[in-house]
Amino acid sequence: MAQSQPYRYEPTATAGGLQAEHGGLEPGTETGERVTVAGRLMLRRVQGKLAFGTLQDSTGRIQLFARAAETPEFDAFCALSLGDWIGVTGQVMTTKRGELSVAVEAWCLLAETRRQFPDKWHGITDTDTRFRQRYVDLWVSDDEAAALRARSRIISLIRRWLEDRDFVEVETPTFHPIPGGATAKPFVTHHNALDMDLFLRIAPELYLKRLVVGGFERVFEIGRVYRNEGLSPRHNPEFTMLELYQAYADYTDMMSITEELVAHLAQEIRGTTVFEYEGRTLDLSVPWRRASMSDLIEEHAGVRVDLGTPIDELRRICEAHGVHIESGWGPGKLVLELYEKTTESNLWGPVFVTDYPKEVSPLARDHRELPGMVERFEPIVAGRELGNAFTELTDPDEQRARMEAQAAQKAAGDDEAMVVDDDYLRALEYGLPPTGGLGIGIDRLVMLLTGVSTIRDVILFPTLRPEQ
RNA sequence: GCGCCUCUAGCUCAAUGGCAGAGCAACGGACUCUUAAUCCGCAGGUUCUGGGUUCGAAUCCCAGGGGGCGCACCA
Repeated sequence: MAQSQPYRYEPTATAGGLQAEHGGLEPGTETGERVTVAGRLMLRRVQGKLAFGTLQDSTGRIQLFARAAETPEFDAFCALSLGDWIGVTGQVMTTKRGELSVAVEAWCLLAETRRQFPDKWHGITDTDTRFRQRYVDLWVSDDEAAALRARSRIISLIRRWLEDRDFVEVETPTFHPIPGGATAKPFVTHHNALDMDLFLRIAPELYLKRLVVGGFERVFEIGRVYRNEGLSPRHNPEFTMLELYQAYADYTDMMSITEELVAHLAQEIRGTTVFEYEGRTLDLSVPWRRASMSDLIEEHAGVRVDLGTPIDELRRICEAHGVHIESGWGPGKLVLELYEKTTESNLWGPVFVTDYPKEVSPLARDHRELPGMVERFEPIVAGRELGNAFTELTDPDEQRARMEAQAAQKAAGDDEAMVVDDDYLRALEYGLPPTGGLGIGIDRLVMLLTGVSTIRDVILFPTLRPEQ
């Protein structure tokens, strides 16, 4: 071949671009346009002094048409391995059968594959191999690659949408001396020079609210958080959260942002806000239903409970519905557990589940009308929590009392409970304006918008045990 | 962490106690319009690992490993 494995190569066209530009040409057309394309050779059909190849790049596939008379080193071209990276220069044309092709007038090997590519028709079905060797899977699983590329686009769209509304993107620490902002078990690591343990963050929440204190009136972060919990089709130990905070706003504003943002993303990614997911119709059109947790429990469990329900009665109802009860749980925790057991996974949604017990919401502000409740909601779509939001608790004394109550629970053995963060409380003492906050799980959002059912299909390299 | 399922050639899969096989890929050959090209030929194995039962184990049993799903925990 003319040149092997060059240091640099300069494609002038892509497979997808050529298909878009020259689709529908008559069979036997010679456009006279010369292009250079590059990618992997994925299929090959050699027919004596004529060879056809299928080149795949990040935009799609294009046929290569090689005639022995005009293709340099024709035999070597025919001997390429499926999976080899090649570059090809030639005229854009269509074959007698009408297939858009690039005639191979010059070509070079950009990189060889020393390992055999998977079956060209079946691809890889073994999930283990797919996750471990994503670099191969991406070439042979088109739907998979599409979902992972859509993820990038979704995150880009979110950034643009928020920036258009004057939100400022920040990066806050992922090493936390005190884990906070959520109730979850953290990962612990150690800093040698400082000789101190650090926690990988379970949420950026407390730092972002510090920034609102600092004058970032609309702020957001899209970043990785880490929770030391089990794996499942909906859980990966590291996942990506969007958190945003808006000064002067409350949780109703967060509902508007949630439904408008998600509907916008659906429109951009799927071209519609109404589509099928897991065999059922999902309508993400604005506005979404809003319903209180108590009303929804009544709909799905057939019982009316609230914080005024006598505790013994509440325990009896929970047990009757199979909730595993621990001593120390107050009415708020019991109501939440009953909701999660009987109602949440049955909510198709989208629906904003509103009004959570204060007992289970240490960072949310007291409900302005309902005693014992806070102004909090979770958007539920397809039976899954898509996020969590509230009117933020701004009062430092109240916040200290809630953190101390959490710390007491932690001392009593609840390793997911929060601890007191004195610096955060000091920040509140300088004054946090009325603020609405929203967190959205990006991975689950991408699952929804791309139609996949397992979180590992939207994470490029999901957490796995080492191979051996 | 517990339960159930699963692991055979590079990939996709057969073989259900009796000689480990096929398709694609690879390798050799034929072929000037193919589309998962076709045709001929030829190779390819620690059946996840280690024990056990048996005349004989991919297959049955035990232990371990990877993965999937469910439960638990959570978003």
